[in-house]
Amino acid sequence: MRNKLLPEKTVERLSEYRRSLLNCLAQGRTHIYSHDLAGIHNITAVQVRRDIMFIGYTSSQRKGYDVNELITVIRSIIDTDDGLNVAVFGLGNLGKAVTHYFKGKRSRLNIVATFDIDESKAGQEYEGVKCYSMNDYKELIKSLKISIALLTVPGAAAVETTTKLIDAGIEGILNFTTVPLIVPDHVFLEEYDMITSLEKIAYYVKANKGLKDRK
Amino acid sequence: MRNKLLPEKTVERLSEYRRSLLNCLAQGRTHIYSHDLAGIHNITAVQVRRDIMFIGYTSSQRKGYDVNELITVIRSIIDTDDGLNVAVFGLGNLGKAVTHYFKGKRSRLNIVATFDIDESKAGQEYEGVKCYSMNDYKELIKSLKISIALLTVPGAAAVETTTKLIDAGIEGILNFTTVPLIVPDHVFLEEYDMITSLEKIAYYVKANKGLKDRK
DNA sequence: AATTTAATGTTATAAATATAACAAATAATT
DNA sequence: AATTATTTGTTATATTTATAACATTAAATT
Ligand SMILES: NC(=O)c1ccc[n+]([C@@H]2O[C@H](COP(=O)([O-])OP(=O)(O)OC[C@H]3O[C@@H](n4cnc5c(N)ncnc54)[C@H](O)[C@@H]3O)[C@@H](O)[C@H]2O)c1
Ligand SMILES: NC(=O)c1ccc[n+]([C@@H]2O[C@H](COP(=O)([O-])OP(=O)(O)OC[C@H]3O[C@@H](n4cnc5c(N)ncnc54)[C@H](O)[C@@H]3O)[C@@H](O)[C@H]2O)c1
Repeated sequence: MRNKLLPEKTVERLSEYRRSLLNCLAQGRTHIYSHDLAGIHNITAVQVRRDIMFIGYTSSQRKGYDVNELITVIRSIIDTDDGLNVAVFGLGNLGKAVTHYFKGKRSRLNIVATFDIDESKAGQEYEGVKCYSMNDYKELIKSLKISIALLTVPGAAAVETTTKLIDAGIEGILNFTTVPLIVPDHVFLEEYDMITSLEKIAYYVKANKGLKDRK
Repeated sequence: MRNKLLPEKTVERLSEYRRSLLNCLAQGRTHIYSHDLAGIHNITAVQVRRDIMFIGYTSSQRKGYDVNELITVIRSIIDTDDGLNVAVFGLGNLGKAVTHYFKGKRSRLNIVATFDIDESKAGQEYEGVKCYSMNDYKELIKSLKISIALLTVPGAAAVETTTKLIDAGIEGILNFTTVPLIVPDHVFLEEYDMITSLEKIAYYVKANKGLKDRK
């Protein structure tokens, strides 16, 4: 029987926990309490313990969680043994910033290629990652075993590009464009919409201002 | 009595609806059905109707929603009359990409300034937006009435910068760094964590692969 | 004008997520 | 060795979010 998927929010937090656990490790800390981890992430200790319960890890009680062990368990959940290959589609302002950022950051999520329709970019290297022509996407996704796409093409090209990528076997997409995409069930899509995030902030800031004015 | 805040997810979707409604308007469409709007965003029609119920707008039934009217209502909810001023803190790779992108996009959320600790950047202009020295943040946040911060400083400077910004009266923060921040209740914080988003995708792609292998 | 149809608006229910309550465990203290 | 203190692990409850069910409305049709 297949083990059930973890709640989405738990997966997100596990990723966040791992980062702070790695920091702890770097500082020579061997154990950490649920309330300390909670404090770092501004959530409750119960939340932390419940997440850790989900992944089945148990501490040597009373001393807190063993930092090293917990990192290993989280790794076994999120990472794959041989890593997942990632490519950036659209090497413009954002695509470059993202490539620069990710390159050499996470060992198990490697940016192995970038793609652009602009033939003057194709063939060049950026941050040690080769930029390929969009013409060759199909063969390269296969041969380079690219399973995750960072979509940073202009909005107008978003839908068309997505269709191509899915057709070529891409399994996960992080959508930086503000165009809503529709993908089949077997493809995991994560929307990453700055405008919406910013407008949401604006709404709550406005609501807050309204409160103050009333005082 | 104060009118209750909208659910967070509804606010997000309203922002998304508005964008597609503006597209519809540009295409000369005057009315839209809930199921059409739902189709664009890959959600259910009930979800759309419920969101629109929350904001109290009612259509001329049977013809669908009046695109123009709905845009106006959403605007009245998200936007402020005189707009909210936004500033970018940390004019590096990401800060520049974001400034470039936002400049001239949304009328009611104006990027009015960028800030950097690097004195060679301060004084210059980028995308028609002036870059100021971090030394002057306090006076400028006040005088330019900046209420929202886009935080694109290096992780190591995130906490310190946040403290400064809150002290200076910032009310909303979009955190691009991967450092978890702790802010007081009156400040609205939105985390915008690419690593976590990507690792989440990796988790589900991995789970999906596992399924396939078992077949 | 009555009927049908296809849409909305709203209440009821389900699912996902977060919080609270508390028992179990174990290190430290008496 | 018994007691206390403190932290975990887990079940129970609350909140938030999404979906379903259905009554209501108004244009189109008969
Ligand atoms: N820059 C930002 O901070 C930011 C913020 C939010 C959203 N976005 C979104 O990210 C996307 C990219 O933004 P940007 O500022 O980097 O734009 P950009 O114009 O700088 O870059 C787009 C790149 O995509 C390439 N391209 C165009 N059509 C293509 C195609 N069909 N296939 C492959 N490549 C193609 C272009 O040659 C260019 O290099 C846009 O959809 C934008 O809405 C950007
Ligand atoms: N580039 C990306 O795509 C990306 C993706 C995810 C997250 N991030 C995060 O965004 C942040 C910026 O990334 P980047 O790639 O643009 O880095 P960057 O080094 O290119 O830019 C950082 C800028 O901040 C300035 N700065 C440094 N200390 C400062 C301070 N105390 N006050 C004001 N400005 C200061 C620097 O002078 C520089 O211009 C980082 O925290 C990074 O983790 C970036």
